[in-house]
Amino acid sequence: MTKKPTSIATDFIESTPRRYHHGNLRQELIESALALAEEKGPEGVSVREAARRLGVSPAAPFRHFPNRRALMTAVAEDAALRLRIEVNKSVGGRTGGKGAALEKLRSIGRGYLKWAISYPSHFRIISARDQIDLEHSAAMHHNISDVRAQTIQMLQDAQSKRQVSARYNAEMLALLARATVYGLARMHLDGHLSQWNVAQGEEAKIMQSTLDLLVDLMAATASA
Amino acid sequence: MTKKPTSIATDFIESTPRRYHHGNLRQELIESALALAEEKGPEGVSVREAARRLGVSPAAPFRHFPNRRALMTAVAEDAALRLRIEVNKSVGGRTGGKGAALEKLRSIGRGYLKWAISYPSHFRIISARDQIDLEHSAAMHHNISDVRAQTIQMLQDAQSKRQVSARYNAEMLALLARATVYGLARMHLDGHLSQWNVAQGEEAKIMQSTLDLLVDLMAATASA
DNA sequence: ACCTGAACACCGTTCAAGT
DNA sequence: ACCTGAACACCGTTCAAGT
Repeated sequence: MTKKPTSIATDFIESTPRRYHHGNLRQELIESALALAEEKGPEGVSVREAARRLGVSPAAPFRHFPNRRALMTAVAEDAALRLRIEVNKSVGGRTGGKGAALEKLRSIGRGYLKWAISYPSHFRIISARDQIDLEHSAAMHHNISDVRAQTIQMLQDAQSKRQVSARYNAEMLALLARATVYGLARMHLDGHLSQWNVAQGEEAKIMQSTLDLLVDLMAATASA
Repeated sequence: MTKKPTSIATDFIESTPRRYHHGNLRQELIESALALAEEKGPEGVSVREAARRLGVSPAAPFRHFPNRRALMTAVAEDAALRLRIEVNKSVGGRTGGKGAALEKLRSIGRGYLKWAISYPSHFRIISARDQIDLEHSAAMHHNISDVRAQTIQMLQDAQSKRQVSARYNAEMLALLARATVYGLARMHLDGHLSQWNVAQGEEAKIMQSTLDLLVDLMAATASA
């Protein structure tokens, strides 16, 4: 629990526990901040506390990040990367074949939901716009717009293969799909689902069913 | 700007500006907190600052609210009430007539979106689950579940009038609709829409169109 | 180049004491 | 019954000084 097996770069000097030059402080601050977010939510992250846990002074973090916001943004960048990985993993094998395009769309949505459910702290930090600098992060822009581009592409494919009526605008359908999964994920994490008669432990299933329902509605337009 | 014309109860002693017993502190703290949320977002609300602006000591608010969270919850309760009002206003006249049920659903969604766009601070506070006590507020539960019940009712009506295929579960359709409007509203306020090629000032229009698209998809199942 | 120590201006919250 | 004043244990951030 207290060990950080992911920190590879410092392992070779792990024998000298308290050195003046920490060596890997930047990365460890990010991990420490994430751990704090996991314990108490994004607002619970304190730069001082992160420093304390790493055994450095309260001022040390400010050598690596201009302010708290920049640290949170770095955590969010890690999160955005993992989202893209999860989505790519979910889309995975599926290539070609009839009905493939719409199934790929479903997979993107499932990957998104799975990521939001599996890494709630990541999802929360990414959407905590008041705590991070979405604008000034090229990395986040890249990862996020990649998922978006894939979504639109799949819908256009589905339309050209007549799985979805071409009467609708593909970008609007994509936005609808994104709003749905984003809304579901946020409702889940904001604790709204219990008010919708969703039992504890059933959330993932219901969220997926809701996504499936949307995909079904889209597919139903094919015949019209 | 600095005057508070909404505070009726204290007007009759407004002539004695600095009295020991404030008289209406509870309500004015809520308004002050909301004003702060409007200026700097929910996290920017400080109990001390609210007290300072009202000319009372830092400890005074704690006579009326056990902690900061309770104050934020009170602000959220005001917000939930205004949501219900906005939705009811939007549904308004529409009663009976063919095609009415689905149009009513559209109106509920529009009312929701309009509220979220018009009162962004309210919407943010309501969905800032880490800052408020959703559970322990009967008032919020009531207002929120009222909107939810109306949504389900409209979908059942639409199904019995064959505007929407009865093949789908009404509660799931309602959840899909809610996830969509909630997701749209949050994407807007979390600054995600700009990444979806939505121009500034066009947000309200695009959000409504996306809602319309969902309603259209639902309506398209009637024939099947 | 990287970190410390001490300081500054803030928080939320408590509690004895005042009116 | 309602509020003050002073205190406590926290923050984020800065900056001269140390290694």
